[in-house]
Amino acid sequence: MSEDHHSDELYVRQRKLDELREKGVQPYGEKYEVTHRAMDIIDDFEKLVGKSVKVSGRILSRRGHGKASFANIQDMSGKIQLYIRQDSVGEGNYNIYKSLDVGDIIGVTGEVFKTKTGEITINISSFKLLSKSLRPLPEKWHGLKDIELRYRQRYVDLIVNPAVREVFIARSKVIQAIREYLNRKGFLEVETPVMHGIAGGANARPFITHHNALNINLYLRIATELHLKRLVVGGMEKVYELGRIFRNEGISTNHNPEFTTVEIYQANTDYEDMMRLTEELVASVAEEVFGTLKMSYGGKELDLSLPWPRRDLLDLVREITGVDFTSIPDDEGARQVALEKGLELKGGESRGEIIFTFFEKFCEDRLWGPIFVKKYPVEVSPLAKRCSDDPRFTCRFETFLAGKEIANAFTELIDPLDQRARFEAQMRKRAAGDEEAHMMDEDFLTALEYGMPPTGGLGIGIDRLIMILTDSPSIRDVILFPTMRPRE
RNA sequence: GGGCCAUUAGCUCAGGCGGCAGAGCACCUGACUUUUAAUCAGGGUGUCCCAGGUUCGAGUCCUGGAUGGCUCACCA
Repeated sequence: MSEDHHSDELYVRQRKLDELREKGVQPYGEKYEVTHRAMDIIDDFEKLVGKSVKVSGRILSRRGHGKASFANIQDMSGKIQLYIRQDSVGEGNYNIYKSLDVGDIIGVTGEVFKTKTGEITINISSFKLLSKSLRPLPEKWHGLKDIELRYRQRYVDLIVNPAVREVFIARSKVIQAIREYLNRKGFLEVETPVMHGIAGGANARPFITHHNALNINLYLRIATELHLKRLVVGGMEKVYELGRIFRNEGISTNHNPEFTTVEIYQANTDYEDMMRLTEELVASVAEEVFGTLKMSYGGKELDLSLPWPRRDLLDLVREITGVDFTSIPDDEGARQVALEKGLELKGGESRGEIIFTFFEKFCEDRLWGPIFVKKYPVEVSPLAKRCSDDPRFTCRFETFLAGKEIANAFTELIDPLDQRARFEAQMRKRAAGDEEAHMMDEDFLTALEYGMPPTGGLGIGIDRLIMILTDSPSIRDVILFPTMRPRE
C-alpha cells in the first residue's frame, strides 16, 4: 500500500548492504581464523582473562550506548558478550558496527575481561562482517513458537531456540553411542540397498520410484531385515545397519514417513539374547549420553535400570482383559469373544490375529515400561521362528518404553520351507486386499535354502528412542526436517 | 481419511454484541562510553490464511477451500 519503506526491515537491510559495499566493506566475507568458541571463553575465563581471542558468531542482541555498545554473539557452543568502544575500533569502524543488525555474522578480536556487573565479555579491538543477514530474526523473549514455522524453517528454530539445538546434539550423541557399543561388541556395520525390487521385512506400504535406464519401478525400503539376513547366510555373523527407512503411511506425533532404525543380527543367539542386548544397549547409551537411568517422559518417571521385566503377551491379555485364550483353542471361539468385547471384525480373522488385536486395543497403551512383551502369534510374525512349546506362537518380543513401541525382535525363522509357507499366507492376505502384507521374496528364500545359522535379530526405532531420552512429545521434535506438505 | 482447534505487523499475542486495525519486542529518527528484557524522546510498518455469501457496514456471522496442531483410524 505504501511506498514508504523506511521501517520495512527487508528493505532497510538491503539498503544497508548496498551502503556497506559503497564503503568498501565486503558483506559476504571469507573465513575468520577463530581461536576459541564462546563457551571456551566462559569455561576458561581465569586462564584467558586479559588475553586476546578471536571468535565468530551471529549477533543475537545489541545494546547501544552512544560511543560504546554491547552485543551478544552466538556460535555452536553458546553465547558471549562483546563490548565495543569507538575509541578502541576507530570512528569509521564504529559507524560500520552501528549499521550492523541482529542476525549478522561477524568475526571479532579482543581481550577477555569481566564487566562491573560480572559478565565475561570480549573488549573488541577489531571486527569483520562475515555475512550480512537480510531477514529479521524472531523476537528475543518469546523466540519462534509457531510450530509450523519451526519445522519448515528449522534453521531459524536452531538459531533462536537453544533447546532445539540441544535435542539434536543429543540425537547425534545417541547414534554415536549406539555405533560405538555395537562396534565394541564386534558387530560389523553394513550398508544394504535403499531401493528394493521387492519391499520386504515389514507390514507396510512402500514408496514407489522409477529407474529410467532399467525402466523398472523400485520401492524405497520399508525395512533392512531381508538383506541383513542374506548377509548372515553369507557368513557375516554379527551385522547391523543404522539408516533411514520409508513407509507410505500416515503422519502423527509417533510416525514420520521416513525414519531411522538400527537392525542388528547375531548368529548363534536367540530372542532371549536379543532382550539382553536391547536393555543393555539402551541403558548404556542413556548412561553415557545423559549420565543416568532415571529418565522422565512427559512428567512421568521412567526407570531404565536392569533387568527389564519380561511378560508373555497372552498373560498380559488375560490380566488386563480377563480373557484367557488358552481356553479358547479355535478361530471361531476367538471371534466370538472379540465380538463380545466390541471389536469390529472384517471376517475370517484367525485366533492369532484376534489375540494380537486384543493386545493392541486393550493392553498396549497401558504398558509404560520398560517391558518386554514376548511370544506373538505366528500369523502376525511371518519372519519369526515358532516357539518349540506352541507352534501357534513365535519367539518374538516387542519392547515398550514410556508407552511407545521402540523395538521388535525375534529368533529368526531360518527354515526355508516354513518361510515359504508364511510368505504364501501373506500373499493370500495381499490378494484379499491387504496392501501391507508381505510380498513373496524368492531370492530371500533361495538364500535360506543355502542354510542360515540360528540367529537372533533386533530392530530399534531410533527416532522414538530419542524422543523418550530427550523428553520430546512429537517425533517431529527429533527429526531436523520432518515431512510437511509443501507450501503454495 | 474422520472429529476438534488455530491462522491478525518481522516475532509473540489482544481484539465483548458486526461500527476508523491494536500492544510488547523488533524496526526507523534522535540522545547516551560498563549495559544486559539497557534507558529516554518521537514514528505503526498490515492481502486480519484464501474465495464466495449475508449486511448500509465483516478481523468478527455463514459456506467452501488451504496450511498447521491435537486426537481417532492405520502403522513403527
